[in-house]
Amino acid sequence: MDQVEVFKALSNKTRLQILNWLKQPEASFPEQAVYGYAHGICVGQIQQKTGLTQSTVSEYLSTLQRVGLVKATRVGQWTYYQRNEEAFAELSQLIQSEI
Amino acid sequence: MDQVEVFKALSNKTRLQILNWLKQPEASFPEQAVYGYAHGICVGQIQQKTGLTQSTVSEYLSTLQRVGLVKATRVGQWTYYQRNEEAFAELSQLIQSEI
DNA sequence: AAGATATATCGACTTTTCTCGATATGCCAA
DNA sequence: TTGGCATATCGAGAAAAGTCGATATATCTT
Repeated sequence: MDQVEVFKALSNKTRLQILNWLKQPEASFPEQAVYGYAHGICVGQIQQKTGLTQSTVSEYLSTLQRVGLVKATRVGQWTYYQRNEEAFAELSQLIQSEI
Repeated sequence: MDQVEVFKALSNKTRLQILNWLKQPEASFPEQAVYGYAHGICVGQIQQKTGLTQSTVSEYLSTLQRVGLVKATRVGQWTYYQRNEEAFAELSQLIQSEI
């Protein structure tokens, strides 16, 4: 876990917002109920909710994934993203003990 | 506690290093033994240890203070900085519960 | 195979951050 | 009150991040 990179990833309002939405996928993305929440939420849903362009949101999600805060699962033409709770636990610990 | 600003402050190797040094002031800054550690470590000591310029380090410390991660105490011509442990506890909590 | 859809990547431009040297401010000592 | 330190602030140039539109890639449907 590269501390600086993780903190950079968290240094953006929209990315924090996305992470927050992903805490309660059902509540935050009811539109996806039809397709289920098994692997998380797909890029398009997240993009719509942010109001930013597709490329920006795709980039944001890949940033969050690169540092390990979310996990991605490709299913057909969709990529589903979900939080990686272990990473958050680790980060919280890190702040308590190492930083 | 402005989350984005706190994470920005933590998104820098040198600033993380400084925070880490301040965890154990006596061990990290033995040169300051003569003057005591009551209010923390003064800018000059920190600057020397980073190898960066005085202005950069002063700026870094004021950034850390602005977001609440350190506390500053002016004594004569010196400004002493020390960690604000409450802020770290709060941040750790924040990550566990809100982010 | 072709078209449609979802996502990723690229190139460009703007804004922010990093870092410095120079200068200002505040405080102390002679 | 003048000079000398310690720290803060300013202005500038370089590097990184934010964000977009355009395009590429992958997959699905027909």
